[in-house]
Amino acid sequence: MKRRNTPSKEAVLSVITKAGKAMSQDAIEEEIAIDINRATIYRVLNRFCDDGVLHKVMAEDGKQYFALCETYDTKAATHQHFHFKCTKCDTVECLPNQVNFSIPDGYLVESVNCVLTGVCKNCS
Amino acid sequence: MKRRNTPSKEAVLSVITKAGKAMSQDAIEEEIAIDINRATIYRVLNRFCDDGVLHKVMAEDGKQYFALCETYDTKAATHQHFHFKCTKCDTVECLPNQVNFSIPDGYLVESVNCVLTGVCKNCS
DNA sequence: CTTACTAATGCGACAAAATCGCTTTAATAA
DNA sequence: TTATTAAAGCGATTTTGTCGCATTAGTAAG
Repeated sequence: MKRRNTPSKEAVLSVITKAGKAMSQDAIEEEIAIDINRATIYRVLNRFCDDGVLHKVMAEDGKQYFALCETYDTKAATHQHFHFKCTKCDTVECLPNQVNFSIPDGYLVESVNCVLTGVCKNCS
Repeated sequence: MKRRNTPSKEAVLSVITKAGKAMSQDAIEEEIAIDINRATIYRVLNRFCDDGVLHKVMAEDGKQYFALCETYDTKAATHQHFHFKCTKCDTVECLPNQVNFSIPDGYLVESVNCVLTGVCKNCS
């Protein structure tokens, strides 16, 4: 199932890249130049996640945010860095800090979802 | 607005206490002895959170899980410990590990939501 | 340049989680 | 016993995300 290049893919990736932060579907739909169906945006985003281009963050508001995978992501199997969500501007950004943890024997960690919520530099 | 003691409150707290882990609304509704409306369960849970009896965890599945606040929670202002969600048994448990992080100047952290997802000891 | 294949899109319906408004019930104190 | 009002019940609603299916369009082969 080889991927095809479509205007939708390019537009979504362009918006996220320009924003330089993690975005939710509705934020992307607001910013995007062309008209794309909601389901399509989700499918594009999830495909990018499957391909390792984006990663998904579940914030405290129960919404999925999608962010570009950086070098330090793709090198590791997982995206074990912190995220910060601002309650004022609703921005979600990736922090450079890696998440360090240790768990009891017998546990297998498959993914890490760490979000700090508060007020960001711009809004404080 | 003084709190009143009601069967709903007692039943919800009893279920969570017996379970010894974080529970979602639907899991509570399944386990609970008496019949309680869904909206009521949510209101009871959120009231407990306001009162510092429970704390809320947003898991990767987009569902809220509610867990008892332990001693190390109430002492600190926030609940900065890790949680583990098992993909097999859907159990969410509090881990003793504290979350250690540092953020750039100008950022104000109000809450921490860290969930590790994978397979727990019982299921592996 | 055509044609065939099928990935990707649009659209509507659907599902699940959580909240809200409003009426009724019942816990608490006077 | 009565008055007050927090809490509960109930249905509707909102939001987020997914699914099925018909249609469109990207890609490669001829």
